[in-house]
Amino acid sequence: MALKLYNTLTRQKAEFQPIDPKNVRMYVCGPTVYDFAHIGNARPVIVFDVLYRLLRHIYGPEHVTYVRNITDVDDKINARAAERYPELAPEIGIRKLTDDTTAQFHKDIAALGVLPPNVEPRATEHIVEMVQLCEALVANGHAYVAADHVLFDVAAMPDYGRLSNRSLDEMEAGARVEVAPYKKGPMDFVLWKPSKPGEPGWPSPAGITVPGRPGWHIECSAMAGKHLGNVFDIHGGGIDLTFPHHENEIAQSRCAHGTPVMANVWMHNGFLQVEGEKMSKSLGNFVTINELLTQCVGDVIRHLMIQTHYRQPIDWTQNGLASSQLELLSWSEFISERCGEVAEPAIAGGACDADLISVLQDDLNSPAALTRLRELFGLAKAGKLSWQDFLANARFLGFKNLHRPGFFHPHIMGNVFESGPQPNLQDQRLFLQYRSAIANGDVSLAETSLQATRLRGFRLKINEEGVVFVGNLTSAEFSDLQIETNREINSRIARRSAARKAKDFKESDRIRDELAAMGIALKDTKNKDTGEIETTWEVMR
RNA sequence: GGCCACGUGGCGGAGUGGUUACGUAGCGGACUGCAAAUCCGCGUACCCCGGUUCAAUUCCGGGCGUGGCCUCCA
Repeated sequence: MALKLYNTLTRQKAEFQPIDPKNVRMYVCGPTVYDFAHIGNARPVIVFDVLYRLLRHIYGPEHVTYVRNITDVDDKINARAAERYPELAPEIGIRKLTDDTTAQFHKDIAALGVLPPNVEPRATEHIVEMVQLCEALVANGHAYVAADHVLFDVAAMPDYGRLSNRSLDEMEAGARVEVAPYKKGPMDFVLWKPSKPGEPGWPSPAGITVPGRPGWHIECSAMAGKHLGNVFDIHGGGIDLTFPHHENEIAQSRCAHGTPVMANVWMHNGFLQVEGEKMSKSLGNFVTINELLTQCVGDVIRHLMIQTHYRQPIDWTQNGLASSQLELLSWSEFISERCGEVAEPAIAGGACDADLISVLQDDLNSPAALTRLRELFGLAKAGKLSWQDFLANARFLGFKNLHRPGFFHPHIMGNVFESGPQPNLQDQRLFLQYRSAIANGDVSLAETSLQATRLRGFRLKINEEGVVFVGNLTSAEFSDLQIETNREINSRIARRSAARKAKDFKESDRIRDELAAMGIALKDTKNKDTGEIETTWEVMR
C-alpha cells in the first residue's frame, strides 16, 4: 500500500507523490519560545515525528529533510523578557529568554522519544531572507508600504483563502478586528512593521528608513524557502494555524516566487482538551510537558498521544495516562524478562512489520498501528515472533524504555525497612518524580528529588530495570539499598516457602501480606522441568 | 453572525452499507492450599429525528451537544 495523506488544501486523502523521492521535504511550525511548552505543543511534535519516521522508513533516512523552526521574535517574547529581566538590555534579555526556553523545549521533547529535525532554524537568523521576501513582494505589486509598514495586498491574490476555505467577503463581513487606517483592504496583513523603542529592530526593506521587525507569518515563508525551496512536499502544524498563519504563509511564498502552491500537502493535527475542558491559563488547567514528566516517563505521554488519530480531538486525562502506562508496563515486563540482564539493549536485529507500516501509511493511522503492535505482542508472547522483532516495532513507534519495567509501575516499591518515618502522599510523589527524572534523563531534577527525599528521612535507589527502592535507614553507612532489599525479601520468601512446605498456610499468608505492605507482590510458578514450586517477586501494580 | 471539525460499549479508541476491531476495566472458567501472574471465554456499543436502501452506526437532510478558527493560541 502506498502512503496516503489527508490534505487540508483539497480536503481529501490522496496518494503522496514526492517531488523528489531522493529528497522528501517537510516543514512543521515549531514553538514560540517564551514559556514552557504545554501538552498541546507536544501533539504536533509527536505526530510529525511519527510521520518523519515513516517517511524515513519509506524513502530512506538520508532522503528526508525535516525542518521545524523556532520562533524567537514575537510580542509575547518581548513582554516576557522585559518582565523577567528588567535589569538587562532588551536584546540581551530576549536572547537569554529564547535560549533558555529553547533548551527547555529540547529537553522536554527528547523525553518524548522525538527524533531531532534535520534543520531547526531560528527566525532571528533569517531576517535577511524575510527582508528579501518583502522587497520581492513590493516589487511585483503584491505588497505595499504604508506608515512604515509593509502590508500584503490580499486583493491582488485571486485565490486567497483557498486553504482555509474562506472567501474575502465572508471574512470581511464577520471580521471583529479593528482595521488599521493605513490598510488598503481590511484583510491585508503585516509583513513588516516599525519597531517601537525598546523592541528589537532591524534595517527595514522597501525604502523604509526606521528600523523594523517582521510580522508573524513571514518567518515561516523565509525559513521554509531557504531550507526546502520554493515548493516542497509537506507542511504541517496545529489546526488553529490554518487561518490566518498558513493562509498568509501561502500568500507570501506563492506571490513572491510565482508558484502555484507553497507545499503540495498541508497537514493539520487536531486540538486537545484537558479533563473535558479547554486548556487555558485562566482555568488553571494548563498542563506543561515538563510537569507531566515529573509524573511519568515520556513513553507514556507518547502512547496516549498516538493512541488517537492525529486529526481527531483528544481529551487529555489523568485516567488516560494511567491506562497507557499500564499497557506499557505489560510490554516492558515481557521485554525485560526476555532480554534479561542486558540493561541497555543496543538490541541488534528486529524487523519492521509490514502490516504496521501499512496501516500507518493510511493517513498516519497510529491507533491502528498500536493495534497491530498489540497483535505482535500476542504473537511474541506465544513464541511465534521474536521479542526482538516486537521491540523493534515498538521502537519504530518511538517507545524507548521498554527494557525498564520499573519505570511503568504505578507505584514505586514501598518501605522495606520497618522503623522510621513512613512515606506520605507527598513523599511518594517525590519518589515518582525521582524515578521520572531518571527515566527522562533529567539529571538536575533527579538530584533535587534525591536531596529532598533525603531530608525527609528516606533513601532511594534505582536499579537497571527502573525499579525504585525506598528505605529509611538512618545510618551514615547507607551502602547499597538494593542488595539489602533483595536479601531481606529473599529471606522472607524462604521463610514463607518453608511454611508452605509445612502446610502452615496461616504463616505463609502472613509473610505474603507483610511483603505486600512493602509493595512487593509474589508469584508462585511451577518449574516445568523439576515440578518444584518457585516463587518470584515484583513491585506491585 | 460566518466558516469548520467531532459525538462509538464503564473508560480509551479504530473501522465499516449487511459478518460483535483492539486495549483496559468488569464478569465467568482453567490453574492454585488460597492468591498473584498466566491462559481461555464473555459484552451485541455506534447522540436524536427523518430520508435513501432489501439493509445505515456507516450515505443524505434537519436537530441537539462539545470544540476550533474568524482576536499573532499547537
